[in-house]
Amino acid sequence: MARGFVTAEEVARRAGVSRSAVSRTFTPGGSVSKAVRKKVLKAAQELGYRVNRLAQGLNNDRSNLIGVVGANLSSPFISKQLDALSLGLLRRGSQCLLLNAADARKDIAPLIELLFEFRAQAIVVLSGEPPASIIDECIANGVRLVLINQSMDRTDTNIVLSDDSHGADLAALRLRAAKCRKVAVVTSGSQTPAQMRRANAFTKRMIAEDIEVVSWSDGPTTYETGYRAGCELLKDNGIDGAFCVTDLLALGFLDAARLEMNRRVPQDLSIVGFDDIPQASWKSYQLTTIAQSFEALTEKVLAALDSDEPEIRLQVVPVSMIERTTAR
Amino acid sequence: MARGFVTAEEVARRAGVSRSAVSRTFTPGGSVSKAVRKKVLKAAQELGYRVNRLAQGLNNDRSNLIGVVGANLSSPFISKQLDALSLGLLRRGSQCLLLNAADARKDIAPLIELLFEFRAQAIVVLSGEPPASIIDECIANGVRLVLINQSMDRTDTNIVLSDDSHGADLAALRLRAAKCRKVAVVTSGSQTPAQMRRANAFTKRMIAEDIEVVSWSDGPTTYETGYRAGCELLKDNGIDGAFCVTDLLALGFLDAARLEMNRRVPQDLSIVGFDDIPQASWKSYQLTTIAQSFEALTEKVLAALDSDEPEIRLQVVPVSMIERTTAR
DNA sequence: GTGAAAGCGCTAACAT
DNA sequence: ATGTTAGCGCTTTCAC
Repeated sequence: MARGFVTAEEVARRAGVSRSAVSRTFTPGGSVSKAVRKKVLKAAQELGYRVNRLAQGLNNDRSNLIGVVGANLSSPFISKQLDALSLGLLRRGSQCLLLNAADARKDIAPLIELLFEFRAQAIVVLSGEPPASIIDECIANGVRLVLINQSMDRTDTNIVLSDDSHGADLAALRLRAAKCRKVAVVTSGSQTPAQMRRANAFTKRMIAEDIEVVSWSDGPTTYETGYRAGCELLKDNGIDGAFCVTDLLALGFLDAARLEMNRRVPQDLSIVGFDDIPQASWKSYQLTTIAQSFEALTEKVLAALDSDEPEIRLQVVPVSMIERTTAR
Repeated sequence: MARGFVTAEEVARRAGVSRSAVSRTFTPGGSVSKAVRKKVLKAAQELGYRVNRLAQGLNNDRSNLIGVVGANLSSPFISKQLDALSLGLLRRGSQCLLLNAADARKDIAPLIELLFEFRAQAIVVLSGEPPASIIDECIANGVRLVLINQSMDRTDTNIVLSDDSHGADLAALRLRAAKCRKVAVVTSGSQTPAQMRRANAFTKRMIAEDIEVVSWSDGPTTYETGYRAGCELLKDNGIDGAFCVTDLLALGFLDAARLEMNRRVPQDLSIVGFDDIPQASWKSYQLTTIAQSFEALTEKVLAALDSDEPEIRLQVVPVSMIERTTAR
């Protein structure tokens, strides 16, 4: 094991300059003469020198690392989110320290603590709710914390979320327009804040409209859960509409409706989803859904990281109705 | 900005011990008396002390960071892979520095260089081929490099891949069993090594079996590309079988066949995919495909990272045929 | 078992 | 513009 990257010291010796000259050469604003810079670059090149960012960060207390924690990284929605975020972070010049929480409910606190140890500059949470103590620690240590699509309760941290209530409202209105008289609202058993907001807003609106709603909630947020929901709920022949708070659920529900429960969609049954994951536009589904904008969400997150002084607190991103074919 | 985590120094002062005592307390094998350890822990707790891993890593030249670079992070296959990998890494006690390559062909070299600067212990490449110079640099600096599903050419680095040729062979045999007489093999225009291996092995076998094969190749590796392939290829009424080297392509192809080109699958046309992404098992598709094992792949990657002495070079993971409903 | 001291690779005053 | 010096927070000999 030839452990050992070349150090600035060695480069300096080879170039016949001081080691600060080397440092300056590799520092954006460093004042070095062209001649020296050239010599240094040459020596560095020959030796295969790489700045040591760990040492660099140790000095000026900035690791350049942005911690990202999330669960369920392979779900269509989260992976889209992560894709956009990691790209944006890189473009912004910071790196992404990714911590995968096996279980969003439990694992997230220790992961954030780990991020503290790496002196992450900021922390972005894709799923799960950090306990208050963690949030306090972030504040105490100047680590900016951004929560995506989580609860809106805490006012002392940055929150970026889609306009779930409005989206749910759009869904409700759409189902009313489809003349539904008894609708199901299906959520997973994980009861995430976003799902709750959607389900609650939807239900509230439906009740106001005097439309009967039956709630279903169980299992993980997966296609299979949606499928099961469809099989169970559609035994009831009265249900003629469904709002699935997540596209994954909606797609499963849709398949169950058509393939298992012999419903024609949208003739017998109207379905509206939420998220607009890529699969929602696939020809076999053509799901009518409420779109979250990954780009806008990411942009707001980056904004929250960049803004230095007036801490941005709550940013809500607009959603939009994507009309496809599953609602009459 | 109250920048500033508590340092070991401060903890030491508060606990009334030396700072080495603090260090030892937080070092797995450190020899400290119970009494001191307790005092230190108490002080650390009260002050909210967090070990600084950057400083720690600076010392013993191990950052504990594993670099992961990949493109297309939101594609079903890659995201599954990343999910499993990041989880495995975490369990193994190392963290995952994720770099998202916007373009797998070009961006990957600079990203790996960035990883060098962070003194990543090892680097896992999910997509893209690092140039030889980078591989040499890894070797020179003792950074273990693992490539997943890339080319098999280089013998001086760790390569983990699925048995593409065998998988393609299974697909070919399956299509022969379906009595196909003219088959299409569809790949994306990105010509990744894995796709090439699959297409080549398939074609070779089909020729040996005296079955006509027509190749199609274009665009990015997406559902839409598969759909387009279907629309274009199925103008030819003679085609009665298709091997899509990726499930995403296969799903698009399947939709085009049924929904646009009026083919009954599998009666008129048999389709086999590759990867076994989650969507392949969705009720609307039920795609017959060749499964890669994410778990096995990940396990091999971790093994390649862990094995210290005899460098593991090439590990090929078996694939298996998943019989569903799209092949006669 | 414990403290003192040296040093990891770097940057940032501070001189010159 | 350049070199010298002093840390950044930690671990690790080395004495005791």
